[in-house]
Formats: sequence, C-alpha cells, structure tokens
Amino acid sequence: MPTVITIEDDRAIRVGICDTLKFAGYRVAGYADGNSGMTASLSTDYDLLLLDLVLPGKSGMEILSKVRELRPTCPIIILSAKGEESDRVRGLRAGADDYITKPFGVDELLARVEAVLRRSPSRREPAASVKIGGYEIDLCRNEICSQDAVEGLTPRESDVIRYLAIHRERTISRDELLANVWHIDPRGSNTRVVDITISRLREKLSLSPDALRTVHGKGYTLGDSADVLLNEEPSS
Amino acid sequence: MPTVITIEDDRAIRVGICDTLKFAGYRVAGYADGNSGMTASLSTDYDLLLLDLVLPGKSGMEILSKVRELRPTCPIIILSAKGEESDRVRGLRAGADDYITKPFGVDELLARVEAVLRRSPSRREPAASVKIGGYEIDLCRNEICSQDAVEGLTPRESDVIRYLAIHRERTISRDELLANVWHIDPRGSNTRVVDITISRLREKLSLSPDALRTVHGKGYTLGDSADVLLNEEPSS
DNA sequence: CGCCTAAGTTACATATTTGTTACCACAAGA
DNA sequence: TCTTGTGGTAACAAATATGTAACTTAGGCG
Repeated sequence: MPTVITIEDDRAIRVGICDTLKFAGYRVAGYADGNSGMTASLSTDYDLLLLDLVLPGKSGMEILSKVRELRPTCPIIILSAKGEESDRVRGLRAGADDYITKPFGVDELLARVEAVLRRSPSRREPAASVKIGGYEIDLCRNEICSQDAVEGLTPRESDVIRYLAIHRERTISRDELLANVWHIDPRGSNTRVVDITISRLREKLSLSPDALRTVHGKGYTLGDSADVLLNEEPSS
Repeated sequence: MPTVITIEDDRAIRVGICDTLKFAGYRVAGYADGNSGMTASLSTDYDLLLLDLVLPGKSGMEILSKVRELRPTCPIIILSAKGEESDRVRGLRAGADDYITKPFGVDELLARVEAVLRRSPSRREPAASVKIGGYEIDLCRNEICSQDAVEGLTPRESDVIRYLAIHRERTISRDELLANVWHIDPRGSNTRVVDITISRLREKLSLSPDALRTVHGKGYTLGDSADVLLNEEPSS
C-alpha cells in the first residue's frame, strides 16, 4: 500500500486525515510544522504528499517548490483554507497535482488521493518482469520484489535469472549456463560458479524454495513445479 | 501543442472554454451533445478530454466509463454544475483525473488542465532503449552499443543514463540526480559522485562528445538540442 | 550399509564498482 | 586582467561482486 506524508499544523485536521487514510489502508506519516515536514519530504521515500499552505516554520509553498525541484514527479496535493481562485491557480502552477479547499469531506479527499495516485509513476508497470512464486523479478531494473520488500540483483545474478526465465520450465545444464551466460567453454574448465550463483539466488528467493529446482545430474529449472512434476518421465 | 476535446451542451460555456484554450495555445475540438462527443472521444487522437456530465444524448458518465474502458490512460477532467461532494466522488472514482465545479474561472481551468497534462503518459516514455549520437543504449541489458562494439554499463551508470534518458532534453541538476538516483538528501552532502559518474559515462560515449552536455551552473542534459545544432556546421 | 559422485555451502582471494579527496582547467563577472 | 566558483578527472580508499578451494551433505546404486 502507498505511503502518504501529511504536513498540517492543525492537530484536529491532521489526526483526522491520518486516521482516514490509515483506515483506507495507506501508510501515513504526519508532520505538524514546515521544518520537520520539509526534511521528511526530501529525505524519505513515499508516494504522495498532502500539504497545508499555512504552516509554522517553512511555508507550504516553500516546501512545494523544493520538493518539485528535487523530485519532479512526486505527487502532491495541496490542502488549504485559502479558497480564492488565485490561490488555487498559484498552487497548481507551482506544480501541485490537485488543490483541495478546506473544509473538505473525507470521501472527496480519498477520491482525489486515488485519482492522483492512479497517475503516479510508481504505479506504472515495469517493462520486462517475471513472476516466480511470491516474487516478481524485474529484469530491467535488476530487482526482485516480494510482497513487502525489494532486493537488488547483482549483474551476474540477473543474467542467470534472465536466461532461466527465458527458458522457463526447461532444465538448463550448468554447461549451457557457462556457455551462454559466462561465455566460457565448459569443456575442461571445472568451475563451480554456477552452483554458487544459484545458491545466492536461492537465498534471495528464500520465500519460494521450490522456484529454482535442482534436477540431479541434469541442471536447474526455474518455474512452478506443477507442470514439471506432470512431465517428469514422459520420454526416455 | 496538445489537443483538447470539449463536450459541453451550453453554447456560451463551450465557446468560452474553446476560446480560452485556443488562446493558451491548445488545439481544440468542441462537441455539443453526448452522441457526437462519444464518437469523437473514442475515434480521434487527442491529449485531454473535458467533459460535462449533463448532456443531451449520451450522459457524461456513460462517455467517461466507455473512454476509460477503451483508453485507460486518457486524461479526463469533468466540468459540472453538480457540486455535491457525492457527485465529485462518483466522478473521480469512475476514473476522472479532476473534477471542476461550475462556475469556474478561466485561470483555474487552465491551471488544472496543465496539472493533468503534466502527468499524461504521452508526456513520459518508458522506453527500453535510447539512441544518442551514434550509440544505442539498452536500458534492459545495461549495455551501450556503437556500430562495432558493445560495452557494459555498471549498475550506477545505467541508473543515471536511464534517469537522463527519461527526462531527455531537460537539464537535470546534480541535486535532482542525487535525490532520485542515489536517494540521498542533497542538502548538506557535498559529494562529487554525480560529476564523476558523468565523466565515466562520457568515456563510454566518447564517439559522441556532445551527447551528454554540461549546462554551467545548472546540471546536465542528455540528447540533441537546438543550441548544439546551431553551433555545428550545417550539414557540411 | 558402503561407496562414489553430485550438489550445497562456507571461507577466503580477487576483481570490479563506487565514492572521496585533491588538484587542475575553465567560465563568468568585476 | 584577476578572482571566484564550477566542472573535469586522476589517484586512492572503501564497498560490492565474483570466483576458487575445501568441506559438508545428499542422491543413486551395488
């Protein structure tokens, strides 16, 4: 679920917003003044910034410009009691994605948050990716994502996973990997690098121990076991 | 300039909107009823749909759902006299990107149109490979290919080139790169990693020395630019 | 079981990548 | 011109990634 930062000095409103969003399933962090809000919005990871304009410390507009400057695509919604058209125009022109005038209803807040998040770049789908067990492997970014964490893959690891993913459900011999990933002539060289790289990959895939299976005497197979178990001994 | 479709039955409002947008530089097509509007919004190419809810013929909500179904990323703003929170929520939940209540000011309309267009997918590209000068940069395989050679990019180098490529033709400050590639708060930290990574990238791009330009005091820009073309000998 | 070989894994050596410091070159304003 | 700050890059240090050797565990077969 996305994380939302709320910067709002009025305690009642801040708590109201945070509770609403939490209830809707978001993770929320609230800040009561411009200084702590500015720091948090520049140094932490989150998906949406809800920003009051009138704040002690840094003003909302200052925070808005700084965040826009350093994170040009960060979704930002302004919440403000200033309801003049000129205020709204100024906020939107400064880069906000939406401008909600106080007082506002809970449902509208949620609906606008959703609308802005629909457009957020973080929601955009990754290009080439493979699903294995509970993981999604992003072959472009070289990352392996479980439900609640993202782990990096080293270049060699991504090469191997990519090769296995392309030939998914087929058993790949160590020699085939050596030849096509390491570009080493397997004859003669009796290295164990393949085994070790597989071992390291399995550690990163620890939640799905069966995703990367050993076929004794043959090699390794990536993919769901169901199909393969059925095909075990059709020939030979 | 982007093209906008306006579907609005009230002649005065429709003409007002169209004139405003034209004056601001957009191309505009206006439709006065739901049937012609539905046809146009499904069969023509455009960048933004401005939609009244109460229309003769097809209703605005019908058009909204149909367009969302067939063009899931098309930017849509609802214009409506129905100002109840429940109306706004319904419109936004149905997939609109913004909901403007009549009567509205010209400036706010323009500001909200701009805000929605900033997020439009046509404005950003998830391209998997980028051509720069004589090179093709493969962002999936992290390789940089010239006519006769392929060179590897380190993970950090690919992250930087990817960021620059997505924001091609725009000057990116060191701080923006630090924030978005290194995920470091640029305030305080006075590192030179960015410069060095750029320097290393330039070595790999040595055949096209102008591909990665410095903008003194601002940052770096990837890609061809009018300035540079002007400074070169015009086609010898 | 006892044997042999395949596969898993730990510990360590090597290589590569990444970031820091420092020094030099250059741009822009006085 | 000089001055100041910005940008380029070499040289080094630290962090990561990769591969080897050696030891442990497990499978297959008599």
